[in-house]
Amino acid sequence: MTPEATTPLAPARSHRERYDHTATEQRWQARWEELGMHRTDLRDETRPKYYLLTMYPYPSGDLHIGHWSIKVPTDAIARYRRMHGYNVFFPIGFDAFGLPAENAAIKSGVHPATWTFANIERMRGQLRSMGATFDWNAELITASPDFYRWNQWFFLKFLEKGLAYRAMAPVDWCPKDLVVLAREQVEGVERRCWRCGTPVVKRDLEQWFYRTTAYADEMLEYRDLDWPEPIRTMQRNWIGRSEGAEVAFVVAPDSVQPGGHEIRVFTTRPDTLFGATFLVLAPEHPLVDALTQPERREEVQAYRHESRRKSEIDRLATDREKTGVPLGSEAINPISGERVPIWIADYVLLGYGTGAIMAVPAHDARDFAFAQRFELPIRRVIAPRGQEDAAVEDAFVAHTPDEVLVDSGRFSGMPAPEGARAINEALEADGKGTGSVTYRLRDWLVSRQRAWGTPIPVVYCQAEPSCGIVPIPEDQLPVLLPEDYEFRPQGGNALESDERFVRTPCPRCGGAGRRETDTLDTFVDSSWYWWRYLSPHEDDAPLDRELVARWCPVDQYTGGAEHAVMHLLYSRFFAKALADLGLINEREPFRRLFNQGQILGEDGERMSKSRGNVQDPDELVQRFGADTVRLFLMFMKPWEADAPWSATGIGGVDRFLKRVWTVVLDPHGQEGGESDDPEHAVGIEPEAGGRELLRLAHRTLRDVSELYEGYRFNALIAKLMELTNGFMRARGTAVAGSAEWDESIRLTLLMLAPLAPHIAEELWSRRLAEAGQEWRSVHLESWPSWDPALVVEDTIELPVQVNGKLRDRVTLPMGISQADTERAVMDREKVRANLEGKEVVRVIHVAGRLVNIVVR
RNA sequence: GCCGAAGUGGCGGAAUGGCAGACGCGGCGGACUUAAAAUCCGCUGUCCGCAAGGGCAUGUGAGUUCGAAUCUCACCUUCGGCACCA
Repeated sequence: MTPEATTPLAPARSHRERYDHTATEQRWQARWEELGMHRTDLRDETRPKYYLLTMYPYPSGDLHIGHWSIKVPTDAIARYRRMHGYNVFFPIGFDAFGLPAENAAIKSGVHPATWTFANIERMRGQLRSMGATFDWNAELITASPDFYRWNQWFFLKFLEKGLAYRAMAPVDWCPKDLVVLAREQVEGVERRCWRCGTPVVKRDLEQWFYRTTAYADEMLEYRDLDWPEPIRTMQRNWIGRSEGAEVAFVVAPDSVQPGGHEIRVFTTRPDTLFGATFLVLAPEHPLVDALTQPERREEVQAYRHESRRKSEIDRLATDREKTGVPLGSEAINPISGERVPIWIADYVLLGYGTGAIMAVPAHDARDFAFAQRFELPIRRVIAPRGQEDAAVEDAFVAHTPDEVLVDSGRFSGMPAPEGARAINEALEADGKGTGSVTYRLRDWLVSRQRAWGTPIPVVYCQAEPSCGIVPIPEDQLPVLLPEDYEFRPQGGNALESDERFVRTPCPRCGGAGRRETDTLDTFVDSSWYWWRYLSPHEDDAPLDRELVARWCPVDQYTGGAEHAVMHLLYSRFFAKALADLGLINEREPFRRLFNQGQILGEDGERMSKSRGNVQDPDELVQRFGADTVRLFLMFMKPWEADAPWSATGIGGVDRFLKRVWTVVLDPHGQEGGESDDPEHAVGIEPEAGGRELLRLAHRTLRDVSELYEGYRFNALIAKLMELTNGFMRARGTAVAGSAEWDESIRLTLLMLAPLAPHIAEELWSRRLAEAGQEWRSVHLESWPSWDPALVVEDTIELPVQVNGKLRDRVTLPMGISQADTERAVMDREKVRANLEGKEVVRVIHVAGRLVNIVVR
């Protein structure tokens, strides 16, 4: 027991030591480091493994409060899992390639590497100040050659496997600066270049792709994955599988061309084929030139030019007025033999389906709007049974079981699904159509016309005769980035003008060659980094197969929902591709996913340097300590919620930790103004007080354990506050310092340890010292278990409603029978008053929850 | 526009079919102090009422249910993503 126990009611205020957060946090961080407590022995087989991954930061220069709000609760999970006996691996690294480093280089002339590595150095210090248990031994930096060489290696493997290929694709191009622009460098609805304001145009370039569509179907499965449903829905919609048919329309001969070209369209509704009254091609469709009548040429050219200036979002907006032009030629409906006009319109995209559609205005909203605008025929071919003669007022797209085909030749009268099948069969028999599946998902365009990224390891042979595109042999990797660059003020790819980089012999024939100057998308780095964490310095292979087999998939991944479709799909693609290359066994990367919310700037906007609303935690850490900042971030909102930043309220969390400090170190003290009446202690009776406190501690432990599992940190901290308020009430009474008090304090420190690791460690060590026990870190202790006997209540308070309105509350002994409960309820004065003159129709009695009396 | 999510006191939020507002901030009152700060204790959704008590209340409108913040539909607002920001 504590020495103060001899003078229980002495006002201890003046004796109480102030908590020095700065010194304490530094001391314990140094001690943990010295003991190597967070270095994971990946070969330890004595404990179950737990791979905890949090999205690695981009080294923008400053760690802001948003980074803390991702990483701090994740660290609490790491500590909580360790207390449950898991061997936790919790690595950290830096997503170090990307545009901001190039922008900095353009602006100030420093090499992107210099800027990036200086930022990393600074951020390492800030990350350490959190007191998080990152395993720094596993640190990885994507811009370092020992990481990016394996991007190159995977590229070569994908090329061999046919998972990487080259094709034309449009990019945003500034015609004045002659550079490719990133999306964020195109500004406003006018789509102007961010540097010179020139309207941006699309330009087609040869680009590298990864064949993500090869796994489209498999990515629709989520076998054994515990992922949030909204994320899965977004991914499913993004992949956008639709089943239907490809139908061939043949171009009719006319005065300027002989006809015979085949236009293939994709449709999900072959049953509506008789209602196809015109065709629409994407403006970029390869047949447009051949099918344009001379008198239409000028108009068609103008329209194609205009559509190339638009973004895809604009083109697909359904509320926008439809635009388009006719080519002047016609095609033949393969089932009705009718001639239909051919148009181009920007709401049809070349990259989706076949880049051409059959328009069925009666049964598609966009086609309907288009037909109305240009006065094209609208023919109804599907109708609810019994309403076959109603007029067409709007596109009818509903799918009800009793839709039938109308005005569809011999198919009329068939139910819609049967009609679709029959029409498909008829087309197939004629060689004019085939069942087909289309995806909205496109292959991943991985090449970037930028200097600060992974160089793509191929050479363009310039010898005569040329060997063409030659992959660089594996044993010549890595292709290193130059150590200096010449950045032009308007941007663009600095590698292109670096002759030392570009000129290289052809690896096949030894003749002249030009190196590829495109680099890989930074999403390539983030698609496999968690495997590399397990062997970040391995020279012979991208990953350690044995360790990956033991540690993967990742047990828990935490990060922002903004990555729902791109990063998280690319990662799944990589898992499947690497499994098919025989490099790994598991086909999914992350078993459980959690998306935390974002902390926005004080203005409610996303935090970014350019907006100037970035919140720096360093000052708060200095003033309150890391523990208070950690706790406040977890307390201020549910982890998954977005919220603008405000430090209002941090004082409350700070006071909470100080109260914990007080009740642990000074249980017998009293504050001025505090009553010394023992009746104000937790229990109803003073002699039961100790037990009441212990019961409260055990109930808290039960609730907190459950809340930890669901990452409900804000609610969990509220529970710990309630418990601490219990201690405060009992402080200075006979309960303080009792065996029950002491045990309750022990539980409190264990529950607090994952959240506020420094102060918990400090108080834990002092308890041990006082008890004359040898020091052992609180973070090496096991999570305690609650005693079921201590959490049971002996009475329940039952709300009583009359017609759903709360009228009374009745306290009853636990375990009372249903009949006795109802008798007791009916006997209540307030209940009787409310029932007077009314007839009881029904009594709804939810055992242990409430009684609701329905009256008339 | 399309896909996904959210909307509860003065503020952050709790309650996911059963007592709306836990916990905290702020505010008010009190204790301690020569005083202030710090600390501690109490009260605090709103309207009517001296009170007992009652009415209203979870973005808006409808619905399901004995009972809805919670489920369903429509609408409004805000946030994330829309393929070269990461």
